[in-house]
Amino acid sequence: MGRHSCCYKQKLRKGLWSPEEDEKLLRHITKYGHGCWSSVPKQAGLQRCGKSCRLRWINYLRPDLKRGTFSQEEENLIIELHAVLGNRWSQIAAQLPGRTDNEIKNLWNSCLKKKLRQRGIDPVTHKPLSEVENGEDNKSQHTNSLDMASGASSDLNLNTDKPGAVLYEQRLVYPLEMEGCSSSMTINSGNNLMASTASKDLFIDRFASTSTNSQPCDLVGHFPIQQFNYASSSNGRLSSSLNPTPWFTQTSKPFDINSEFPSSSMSSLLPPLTSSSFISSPVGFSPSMASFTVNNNFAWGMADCSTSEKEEAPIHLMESQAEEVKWPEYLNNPLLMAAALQNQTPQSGLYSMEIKSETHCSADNSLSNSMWPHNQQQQQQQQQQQEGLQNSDMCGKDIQRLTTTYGHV
DNA sequence: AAGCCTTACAACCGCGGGCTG
DNA sequence: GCAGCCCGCGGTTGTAAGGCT
Repeated sequence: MGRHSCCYKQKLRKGLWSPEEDEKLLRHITKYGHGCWSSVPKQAGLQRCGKSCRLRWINYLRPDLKRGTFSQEEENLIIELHAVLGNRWSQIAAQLPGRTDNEIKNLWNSCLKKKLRQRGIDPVTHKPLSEVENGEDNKSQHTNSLDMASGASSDLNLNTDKPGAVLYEQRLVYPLEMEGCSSSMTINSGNNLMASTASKDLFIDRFASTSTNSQPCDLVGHFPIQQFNYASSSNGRLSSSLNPTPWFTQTSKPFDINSEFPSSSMSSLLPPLTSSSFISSPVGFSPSMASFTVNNNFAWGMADCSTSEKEEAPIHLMESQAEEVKWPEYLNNPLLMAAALQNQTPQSGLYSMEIKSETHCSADNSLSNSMWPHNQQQQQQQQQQQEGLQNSDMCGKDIQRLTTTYGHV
């Protein structure tokens, strides 16, 4: 794995960028785009390596950057995301438009870590410090306590006055209606955020371990584990089986993850996957997980907290192609998602299901806005809809909504 | 006023992975 | 299969500014 060849070259400037350099780079990229970064400095007349130019552009010069201090909502979101994603700054940054991974990393290291400690929360595990200290003494016991299916990892009782409890409190609702049977899942991410990454991995392992087990997993309530049928491959990817079945039981009973599934924030940060493909979604937060394999159609619904209308949003996705999909790419790339969605055919949905994206917004959601940073966009969309744009292509609208919502969550 | 310390931010460094010839 | 190039990521370091003594 070679380093940039330009890094070896001499006579390259290092250190802080001068305004002149900034201007040169900005002008060049605005005019020509960056193309190959290694050639940018030469073309722009800069005595820098391409890597340095790239960094400067990404972290400082990009026009879409949101300069200035982080809002409380942003900080809360970062903490939430860090609890789930750990030090994956780029993934965290992807959920905060206008913020760079570097910026977030710096904020975390200089500010948020300290704040959490002051609130008695370990910034690494997101557990109460006292518990972490105790946990050091009996690690094996701690490991057992991570058995999320048993609920033992619900360390933080939001009703307590533990420091940080309020900070973490968040409730999301994912309404789903599958095959005519409506169900909704209420996610209170407050509990699970106290679960460490390790606990999530354990959770994943548990699910993976049931992959060949046809027995229902009663530990997670409504999860139709008997329908989970995927195999974990050695490269950290999961391949879904050919048995695309809903993630949730198809009952009209509300799916209350808050009470029945202690580890929910992982899910709260993903589209509620509704086929076996989406069973990999919890795995999405495994450190080793960068992509998942989709052999079947899949679909997700979403909660649009800004809209109140109920609209049918049938979404069918490709089924036949055994296609590898990197979900972050879909989440972050509306075009990719649109292409994927538009390539699907209704006929392909032997197992396809219709998702009605209803709107449920928990009234006590003090932080929902922070979790859905693009409410403004959604409101704008709502306004557009009210202005008679409902007649536009339904599929396209759903794609837009999906990307708007999940592109940042 | 000067020196030291802390903080926040910018930038660098090293590495891994994807791609290509 | 291999080597080189390139990109992106995360950890670390450097530095300027502000606060404190």
